[in-house]
Amino acid sequence: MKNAAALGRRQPHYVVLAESLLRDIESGRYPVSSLLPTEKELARQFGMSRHTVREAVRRLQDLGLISRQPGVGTRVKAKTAASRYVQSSASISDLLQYAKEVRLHVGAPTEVTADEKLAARLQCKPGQRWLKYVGLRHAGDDAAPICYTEVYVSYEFASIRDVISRSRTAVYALIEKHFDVQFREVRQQIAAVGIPAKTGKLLGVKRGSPGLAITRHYVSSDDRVLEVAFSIYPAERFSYSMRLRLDTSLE
Amino acid sequence: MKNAAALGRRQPHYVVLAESLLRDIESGRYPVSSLLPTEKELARQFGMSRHTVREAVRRLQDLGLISRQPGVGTRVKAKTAASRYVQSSASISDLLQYAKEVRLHVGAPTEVTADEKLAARLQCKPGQRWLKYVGLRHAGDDAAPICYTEVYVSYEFASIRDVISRSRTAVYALIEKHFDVQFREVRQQIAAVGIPAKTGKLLGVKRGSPGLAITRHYVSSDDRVLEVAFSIYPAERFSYSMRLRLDTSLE
DNA sequence: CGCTATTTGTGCGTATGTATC
DNA sequence: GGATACATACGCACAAATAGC
Repeated sequence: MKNAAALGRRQPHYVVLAESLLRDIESGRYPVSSLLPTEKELARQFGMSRHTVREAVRRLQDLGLISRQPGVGTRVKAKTAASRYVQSSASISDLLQYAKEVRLHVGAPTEVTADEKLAARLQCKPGQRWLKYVGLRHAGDDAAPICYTEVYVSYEFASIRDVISRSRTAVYALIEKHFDVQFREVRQQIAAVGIPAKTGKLLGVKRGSPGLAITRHYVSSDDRVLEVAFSIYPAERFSYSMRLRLDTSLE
Repeated sequence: MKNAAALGRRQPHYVVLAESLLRDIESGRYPVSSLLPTEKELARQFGMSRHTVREAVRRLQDLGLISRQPGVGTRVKAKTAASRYVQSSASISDLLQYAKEVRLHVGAPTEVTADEKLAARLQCKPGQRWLKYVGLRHAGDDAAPICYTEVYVSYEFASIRDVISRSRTAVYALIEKHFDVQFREVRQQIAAVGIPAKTGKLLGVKRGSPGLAITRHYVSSDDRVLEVAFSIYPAERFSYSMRLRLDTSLE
């Protein structure tokens, strides 16, 4: 039996396979940190050449959903298909410059261990330990905070907990400075949300009012998520601007 | 028979070629907007198979330096990857083949002249004339639209109005193709909004529910805004994400 | 320790499809 | 229609990394 979608829309085989794998990862059939079937096995199951399988797997890799290792296999890194329908390029400078102009007030960190749900949000394994900072950002002398922020720092960096509380530097820069790690990429996700009651109280806005939720995953060279920052901005206090060098696709 | 360069640095052939092309692009041997040699020709020159050439060219594409078009060739888009962090390779848009899978239904365009308020939103002078398209985007066979879209096209391109209604290609690409203009950059703004009643009705969501508003200004080489796209996505149907990569190497 | 089996990485040859001119 | 150029897809082979014996 053929795949109806593929026939109807004449999709390339690798797209058919990639979407199938995507569904299976999202549905939990291939849980995070498990191995996908080998390329050879997938080729057999789907009646494709290994070449085509690799093209499909490459797509998932580009999405940051999997990582591959010779001699080991293809491991599921995250189950969330981060981006839907839009791609873009942007310079990170805008993204980082902003951090300098605002004051982040954080309290003392708490130590948390990721359960299933948190692990999914942080794209880590359940059981991993984190330092969690909660704080509010203010711009200039405004009384009203710009945003509510949660920062999760991998517990292996626990020794800089005091530095973080005092410093005005971005957390990721502190980590790079004090430890021998380099971040290879930042994954950023932007979504609209109805602001939860508890957060709304801190921000001084009503429950359910629209807000911008920005999640950033800081990924090290060895593909581990070492820091996650999660922020909620009330709609009227923030918008995210960027300049894009024009690229393929999209209007 | 191994390639000497590859052996010496233990680098794959496609890295050797990618670096060579990179140097030639940066040196101006292949100027921006010119065409690279065809895959076949590169394969001949470097004594590689077309597969290997494509692997090399893919790297440059991932860096945003070139764009490819069947029947035309591989065009140089930029001399350097400007930022330390660059756009990662494909995103899910490729996987889902956004342009083909997302259907944009637009009605007939209306002709509008910008008053003060609209001029501010479009970043143009009051009195400028525009073609305004209003439409909804659908994904796959879903009944519920993904987003509401307004596209404003500068009136000087009015002659492609029919093409836009029929085509599935991005509007900016149509403009570049049919006229002698090139877009230099896109300014994009993302904000959270409470969805207005009228828009909510079209999208099937309640008034005031959270949504993502994305505004794009398409700026030509001579700094004029020639197209503006304004979209509203219900919060639960969309999130915008991007990957910023530090590693600009070709390996 | 070396050996082997497994799995992904690299590379080649070939053929056909599709978009463009 | 024909020619050109990239896109998709099959096959094969060997290299490099890893895990287990």
